[in-house]
Amino acid sequence: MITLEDVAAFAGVSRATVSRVVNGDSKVKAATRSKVEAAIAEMGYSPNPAARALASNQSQMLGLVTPSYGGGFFGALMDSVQSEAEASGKQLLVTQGRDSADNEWQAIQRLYNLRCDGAILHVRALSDEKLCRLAQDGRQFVVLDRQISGLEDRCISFDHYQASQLAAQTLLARGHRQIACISGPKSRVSSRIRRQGFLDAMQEAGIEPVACMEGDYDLQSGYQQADLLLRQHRPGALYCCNEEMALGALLAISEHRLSIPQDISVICYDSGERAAFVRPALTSIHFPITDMARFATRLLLTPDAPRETFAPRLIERDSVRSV
Amino acid sequence: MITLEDVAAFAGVSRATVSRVVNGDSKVKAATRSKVEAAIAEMGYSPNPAARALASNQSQMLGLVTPSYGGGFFGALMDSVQSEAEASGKQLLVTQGRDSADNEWQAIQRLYNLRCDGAILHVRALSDEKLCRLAQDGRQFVVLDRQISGLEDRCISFDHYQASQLAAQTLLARGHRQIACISGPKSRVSSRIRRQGFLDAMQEAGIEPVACMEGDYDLQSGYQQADLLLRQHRPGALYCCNEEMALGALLAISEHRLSIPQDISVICYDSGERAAFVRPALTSIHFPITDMARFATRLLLTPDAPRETFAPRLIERDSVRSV
DNA sequence: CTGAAAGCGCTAACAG
DNA sequence: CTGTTAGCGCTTTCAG
Repeated sequence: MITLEDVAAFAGVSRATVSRVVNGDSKVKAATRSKVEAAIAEMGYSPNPAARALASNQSQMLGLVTPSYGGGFFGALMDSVQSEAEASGKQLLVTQGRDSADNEWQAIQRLYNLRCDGAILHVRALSDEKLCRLAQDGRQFVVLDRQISGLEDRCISFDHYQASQLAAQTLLARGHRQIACISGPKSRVSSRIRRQGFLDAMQEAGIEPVACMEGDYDLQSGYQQADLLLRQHRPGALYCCNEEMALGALLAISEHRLSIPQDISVICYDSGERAAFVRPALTSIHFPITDMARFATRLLLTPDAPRETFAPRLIERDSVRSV
Repeated sequence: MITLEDVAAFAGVSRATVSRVVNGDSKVKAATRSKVEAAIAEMGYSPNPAARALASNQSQMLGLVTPSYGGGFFGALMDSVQSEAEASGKQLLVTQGRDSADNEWQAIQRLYNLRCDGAILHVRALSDEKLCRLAQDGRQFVVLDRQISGLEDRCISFDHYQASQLAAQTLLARGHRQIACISGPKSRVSSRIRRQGFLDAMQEAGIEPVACMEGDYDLQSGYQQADLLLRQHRPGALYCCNEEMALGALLAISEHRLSIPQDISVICYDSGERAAFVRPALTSIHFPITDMARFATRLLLTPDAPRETFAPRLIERDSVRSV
């Protein structure tokens, strides 16, 4: 491996000067700079990140903690974060939180032991207190899809309650009255919030839901719960709390020989992977997780970046009819 | 941040000794060792990876280049590689090749510039020559799902031709004669191989395929091609060259009011994410990519690890009937 | 604008 | 078994 020193010797300057041009320091005469740049190109020099990290006490690495690697969701999130990070010359280190507070905590510690300069935390089991303590310890991080009092300026959140209300209201506004829902596991706060938003919107309209099933956010549970639902009831509309379950529900609906939206309308959460790509394209409430992740990364890199907000938005496609 | 030196002072030994216990060097008296370990625990010491990398010229990082982050496939692959890497105390750096030779090459270079100790390459656009050159340059790497002459000992491959033959033969053996196929894009070598395996098996049996559609390995193309297929023909069996397209095909089949396997049998590639989880569970040819990835990682870490082979295997589930 | 010099925290001979 | 001594390749004052 060729080093700074080699380049300096070749270019006939000091190591400090090479370091300056590599780091884009302005205080270098143009002639010197180009001489050095030529040497760098010629020799194919590439700085040693370890040496750089050691000397500067900055690893140029960002950490990302995500619940799991499953589902199409994760890849999109990672892509989003990584492209933003790389645009600033940072590397990304990814770990799984696996939905347990202990694991999430360990994942975070691992990241900091690795000397990440900062981290994007998509954690749901870890307590607010732990996160606050982390902040007090001077750790750089932002929290994705969560609101923590005292840490508002580091939280990128989304109003799931409102999103679910919007889903129910959309169905209601189209004249539906026989409405069912497949929610995520009640064990998770965020699932309960989505569920509640739906329930409250229904209650506000004075309509009793046909059913409110509990799924697990995966394809299989979407299928199972929809199948169960259709065996017992005959809802005119169904709200699925994520895309993957909606896909499962689609399979079940087809199997029951029902057409969308003629026999049953479907609306779902939409994180951008699939809702638009199935037929009929699914009307959905957009959950802009990739935009949120992108902004989270930006915020981590530039703490004074202008604040962005992310509101639930209805995307009308072909799976909801008016009655 | 607390350093080796701090621990040494606290424990009343030299830095070298602390280094030895941290690195599990055996030549340390038990009493000294426990004294040091106590100090480490007490102080919450964690070695600085940059300093370690600089001094030892080993980053303890492994690189992974993968075509993209889309699909359920990628998460499983990454999970597999990462858990194997972490078991050996290595960190993982992931990049996307994006199906272009230039991008793949750049991704690889980036990884080595980052001083990865080795890399797992899942690249399909990059030429064999480039890969051979990389090997000549003394780079450590293994190649996933590909066979390169001259690099046999670094390649973890899978016989896609045989896998596709097996799919066709299975259908044939069950008495099917009206058989169609949805393959991947012809622009990719590996897709063409799968396609050819199917075609050859059919020809060998003296049966003309009903059709052989070209998809794009995604949900949407699976749906579209299946829909197209069903509008024009009435196949008794369908072979989909990956899971995602099979899922799309399922949607189209349902929409055409056809039942699986009563009206149409379906067999597909199975990378382990979904085939088992839809209803009916899909009979499939298992493509053990996660096992292959795990082994690839092991091979990278232990070049003399006992060789494993990965053969296509039929998993009978509920989507193929006998006629 | 450029160079000299002092580390960053750790590993790895080499002595003892 | 343990300590001493050099660096690893880079950044960063501080002079000039």
